[in-house]
Amino acid sequence: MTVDGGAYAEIVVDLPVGQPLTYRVGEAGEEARAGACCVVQVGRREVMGVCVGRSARAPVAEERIRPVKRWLGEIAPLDAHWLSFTCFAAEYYQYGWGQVAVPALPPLLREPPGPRWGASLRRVRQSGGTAAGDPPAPPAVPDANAEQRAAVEAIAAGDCFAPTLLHGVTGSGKTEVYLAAIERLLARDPLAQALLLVPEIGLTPQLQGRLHDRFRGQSIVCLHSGLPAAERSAAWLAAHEGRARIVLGTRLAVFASLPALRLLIVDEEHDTSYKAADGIRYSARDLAVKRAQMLGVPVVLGSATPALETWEQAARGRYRLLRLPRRATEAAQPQVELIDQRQHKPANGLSEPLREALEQTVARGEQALVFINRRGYAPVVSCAACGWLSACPKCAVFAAFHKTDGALHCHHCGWRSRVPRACPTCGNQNLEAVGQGTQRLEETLAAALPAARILRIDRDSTRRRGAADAALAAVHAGETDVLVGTQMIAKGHDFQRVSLVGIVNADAQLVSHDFRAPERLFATVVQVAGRAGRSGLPSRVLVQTRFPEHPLFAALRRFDYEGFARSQLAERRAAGMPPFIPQALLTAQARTLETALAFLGQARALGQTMAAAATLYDPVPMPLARLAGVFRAQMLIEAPRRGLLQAFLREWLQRLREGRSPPGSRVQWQIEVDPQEI
DNA sequence: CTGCACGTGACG
DNA sequence: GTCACGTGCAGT
Repeated sequence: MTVDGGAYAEIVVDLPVGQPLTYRVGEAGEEARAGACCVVQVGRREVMGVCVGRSARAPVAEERIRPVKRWLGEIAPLDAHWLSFTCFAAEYYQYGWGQVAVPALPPLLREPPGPRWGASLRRVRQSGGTAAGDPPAPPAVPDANAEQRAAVEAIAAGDCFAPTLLHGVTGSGKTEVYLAAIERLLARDPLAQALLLVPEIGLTPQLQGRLHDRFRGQSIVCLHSGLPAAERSAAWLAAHEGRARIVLGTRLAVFASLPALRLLIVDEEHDTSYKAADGIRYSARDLAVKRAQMLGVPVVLGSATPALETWEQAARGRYRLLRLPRRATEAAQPQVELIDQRQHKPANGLSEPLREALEQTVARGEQALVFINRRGYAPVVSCAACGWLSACPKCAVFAAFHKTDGALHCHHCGWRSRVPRACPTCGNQNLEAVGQGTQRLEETLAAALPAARILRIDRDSTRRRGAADAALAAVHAGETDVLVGTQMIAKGHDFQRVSLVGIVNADAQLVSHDFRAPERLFATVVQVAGRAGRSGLPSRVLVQTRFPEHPLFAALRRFDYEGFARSQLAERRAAGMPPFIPQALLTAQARTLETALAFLGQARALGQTMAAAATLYDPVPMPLARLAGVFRAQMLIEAPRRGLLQAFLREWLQRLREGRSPPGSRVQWQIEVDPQEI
């Protein structure tokens, strides 16, 4: 296919067409290089395409072949590495090459070409990066401890593929290691580029500030989906043209065109945000490692609680393990204590030992943080007479009660409705809110600690633009004594005066159907605990639980991630689960559960006729079996080795796409390689 | 016989 | 994905 100078160009487009489409190249044809961007007509639409090669022969009748409409000469061609990397990602995740490559291009360049096309391109070029600035000062790591310095040495020494797991406790200064490693790189090669991936850009204003302070005069760009199209396009171009030295971005940035990429860093590599939940279900962390391997450059995965997949790679010696076992400042790790809920019955979510500890903390003029992983006032409303429970009419979940607007909310599809005055089934007027959410806990805390200033931070309280920043500023300014909130308060924030952390509802994740739930609980608790005692105050973490004897808590009390990882991995190995076996998940959506299950049953039968090494399990309803009116089912696929799984999926999915479903039973389906939630 | 809804398959 | 086209049914 890639015959140089052939009369035809192979073009990939963002359509599920399976293979590149062939177009005619003009007389001279020197623009039609692999990697060149172009506009082509498909059917009667004009779409953006990327040339992936030339060929001398047309795969279909000559008269059906159209000429390339226009070559976008103003964008330099994407390099060979980028093409093979996006091709790898597409094959690995069983997706179209063009459906990976084209959406990776910046939004303004993907706009349907029209009068505004040229204008917006010009607009894009105005902002963005500058050329390489002065090389940074000699890489002094002023306040680094011995472990940090050793880690920087180890990372910066390599200019070959060297995957490194940086296992550093919260507050151990992983960021300093990243920055020093980048600094070393740019000192050695002022035209090099570094890619720094973070789970969510919104949580990193501090990191952005540090980057700008540290790399003055160097071009740093951010890439994430929240940017306005013009800014994102400008940042993309700065990276693509080699003007940006450092790209800070979320998972989508792993697909950025970076012609001089020499170092990749994935911060908080265990974070589930790196896994895309729709479209191509890629893992940006896994792809970053692959990209580093293809380029032969170092990659650093940093975490206090690495994903067990990553830990196993380090244990096998495939990744080098660097430890930062101490907090960078004098601060000690907080003391983790368990509150046995069977002994200390919580009242409206709050047990007496936790209440006392909060009271003492506030009295000392220190701050506390109470973590509960549930929005709203209560997860469900119940009828005391007949047992009716509030449910979303379109999803298979309870509808949560929000006191702020007196309504029932579905947290999955967004459905809302006023709370009925009386029970819809029996007419009883005595309806009660059951269980705790952030709003109720805020109320409980206010009643239990009348002297304390309470602030709630969750998606509802921070919906207004700037509200989150204002709330965080209030905490930093000491205008708040007790902060109550969801996951939002767990990540990244550096609260200096927090000396107590309460975890109210840990058990929800302890009794989950998902085999990764313990791993996530451990990571969450360590992360929340990491908010405490940052400035050296002696600090405590109190966990309310009905299962204080659970081994997870024993490891957690010692902050013994390694022991926890060993025991979890031993269980996974014994049970034949990831990372010891590769998996894929076929999911189906239909108007009825029976239709979705029947489709999966047929797919399974088809797969089983193929006499492959793959195991196809029984189709089952998904944990959230109905979402926004659509029924969902899933089927797990395993194979002894990754190569066998890949080969099976390729063949099986191709046949599945060819097959037709019975009339009137439309089924949507998708495959997910390395599923994270089962 | 015409108009519309829906399902199907090609798109180079 | 999007569009053109074919089928089948209801309406005139």
